[in-house]
Amino acid sequence: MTSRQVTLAEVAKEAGVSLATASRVLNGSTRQVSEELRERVLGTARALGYLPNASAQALARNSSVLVGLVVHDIADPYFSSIAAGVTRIAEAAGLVVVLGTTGRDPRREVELVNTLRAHRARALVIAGSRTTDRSASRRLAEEITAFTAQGGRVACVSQAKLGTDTVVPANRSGARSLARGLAALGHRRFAVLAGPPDLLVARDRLAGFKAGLADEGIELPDANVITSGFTRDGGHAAVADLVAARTGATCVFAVNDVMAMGAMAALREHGLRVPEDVSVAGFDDIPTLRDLVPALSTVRLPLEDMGERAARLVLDDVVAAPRTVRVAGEVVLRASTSPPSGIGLR
Amino acid sequence: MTSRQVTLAEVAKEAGVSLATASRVLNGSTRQVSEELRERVLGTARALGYLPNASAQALARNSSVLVGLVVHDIADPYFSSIAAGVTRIAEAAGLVVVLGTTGRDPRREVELVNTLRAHRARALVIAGSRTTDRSASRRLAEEITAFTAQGGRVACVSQAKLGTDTVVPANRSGARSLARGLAALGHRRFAVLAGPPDLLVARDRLAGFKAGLADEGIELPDANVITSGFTRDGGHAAVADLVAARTGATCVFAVNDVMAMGAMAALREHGLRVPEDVSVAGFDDIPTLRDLVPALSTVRLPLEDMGERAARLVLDDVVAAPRTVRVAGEVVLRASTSPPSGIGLR
DNA sequence: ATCTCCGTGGAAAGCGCTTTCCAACACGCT
DNA sequence: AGCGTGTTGGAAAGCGCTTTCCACGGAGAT
Repeated sequence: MTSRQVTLAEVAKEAGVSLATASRVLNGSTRQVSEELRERVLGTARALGYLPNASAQALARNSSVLVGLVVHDIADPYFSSIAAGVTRIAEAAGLVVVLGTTGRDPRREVELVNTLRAHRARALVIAGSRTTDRSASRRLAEEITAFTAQGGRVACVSQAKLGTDTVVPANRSGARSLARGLAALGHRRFAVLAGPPDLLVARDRLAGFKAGLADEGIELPDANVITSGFTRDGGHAAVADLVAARTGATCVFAVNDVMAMGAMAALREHGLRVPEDVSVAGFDDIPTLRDLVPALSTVRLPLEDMGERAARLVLDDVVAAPRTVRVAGEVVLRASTSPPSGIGLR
Repeated sequence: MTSRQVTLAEVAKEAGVSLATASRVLNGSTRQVSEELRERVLGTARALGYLPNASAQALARNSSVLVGLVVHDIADPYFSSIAAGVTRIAEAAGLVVVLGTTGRDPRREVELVNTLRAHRARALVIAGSRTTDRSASRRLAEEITAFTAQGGRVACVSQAKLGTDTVVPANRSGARSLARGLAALGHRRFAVLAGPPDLLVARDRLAGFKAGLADEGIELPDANVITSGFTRDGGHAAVADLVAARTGATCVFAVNDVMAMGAMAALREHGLRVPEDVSVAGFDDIPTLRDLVPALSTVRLPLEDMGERAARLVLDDVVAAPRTVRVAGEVVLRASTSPPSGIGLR
């Protein structure tokens, strides 16, 4: 069953040239080879069905064609959009994408970087927010240092906390603008589905939102801030707490879209209409949003583009200092938000 | 900057043992090594920060730890769900997933299998429907043969046309049951957004749907079958044709969910209400569906599970004949379908 | 006391490729 | 004719690891 593979040596022998010449012809070398030999080698390679052994090449060159992509959950539209951007650029550059998923486990994150390091991956894109866990951060930073010391390039999509090139979305200012936009609609009592307290992206968005409210002279009582998972189900579950809290809020901000979607479903189940009874807004503008009814107000982030940018950072020539690419967020008010009805979450 | 990596030889020397012994200790060998030496090797490996070079291992062992995953578009929820299943199983087995995207280009598909072959990937999951293009099919089949001849295992998710292990969803019978369910609601005039004519999955679903209608003595005029892209935008665009065709249909079946979502949006834009004016159903039950309003009726496929199964097929012990795992589809009627209003698509 | 058998360590031969280094040769000069 | 110069081909030394094969020594059997 398992048939032996054609090797370069066989091609060389068959073509009557040396191993060196065959290698030079078949794999991009700067060295000149006469037209005659070149043709002969190319011909027999094709005839024999020669396929270079990527492991052998990686070993000899001490560098592979692999690009790592680390995400928390590839089924989450946020990450799959970023992944689409990263793969597009990487594949266009002739590279091969290795996908690793962490399930939000920081140890797994470290493990993945380690694996990529073992494979001599040439570059690495890490998507997903940092947390407040200092020791996890430190371990990851160590692993990243080792990776770059090997000659690998690393870029992150999130917060620039790891000393790498980073694409950072405008979480704070985006949320701040959103808050102002919502206040402009007439809302005065807000609640926030804030996600997990240790997730920096969640904290930043909450902080930005608070700042935006403060700009308008509105306060956000702590009781109106509900923590939960950073997922659709987290948003769904948080609504029970939210309703129980009797905040009187007329507008709910969920720190990301999938949470907002879960929240909208839960609100409906509680017999509350969006936006008539309560307005809802999210953050990210994941692609599936445009088919929601009512369409969800949010802060648009160019997710695929962010993936592309991260990939480009990592494929560029090496530069001295870590670069930070800031990506603006655009407030998009859609049907899920309207002027307050006066009812709210009693 | 680029620091040299610690090699096995250095560990061996430092620990005062032979290369062979160090290798045996550090990388799962069946050979016994005395407790004393084992400890010594393990200790110095840790002290030196030894990390095996995966390329070297792959070369020496003539087999890697890579598993290929080929999808059309990772941002499509259908594929990202399958991808989540595949990665879960592969990573649990200690393997590394290589993600390749084709953008529905058959040449790219072949190219990707070729690349994976060059990397001596141990297994390969190809997701995505086959088409009626015989020559593309043949080239892919050749590449797959070469891959398996090398000792690699391949599984597909779609139609069992490639002589590989395959996870095949019940496209025909699912669509047939759906048609009957819709007829049971009272519908008699249907239209189908049929996707591209050369996509087997689209054809199968259309055929199944027709068969189900025939069971109920209902005919589907060719004029009521609209072809378009297999995407959200394809579904959206098809609605213009659909409306122009003045089919009088009271129920529209889109051969997949993303098309149905696009269609629902387009219908709304045409001032048509779902389901009051026209019922809509899809196929797949992608995760985002549950947050649509009205919730979309569909045929549920266990997408992540299908990915898991494909991964398991490919990681199992080798068996003689190609296996086919059939996955049933479950008709789920939700709010997007209701008894016909009598109006329909005039 | 001798022989066999087994458990354990090491030497060395690859795995398939890249790349350095050298040799050979053809030029164009002086 | 003699000499650099530039171009092209090949020999061979790795890249870091696995694994075969052999050697050695002690344990048990005779």
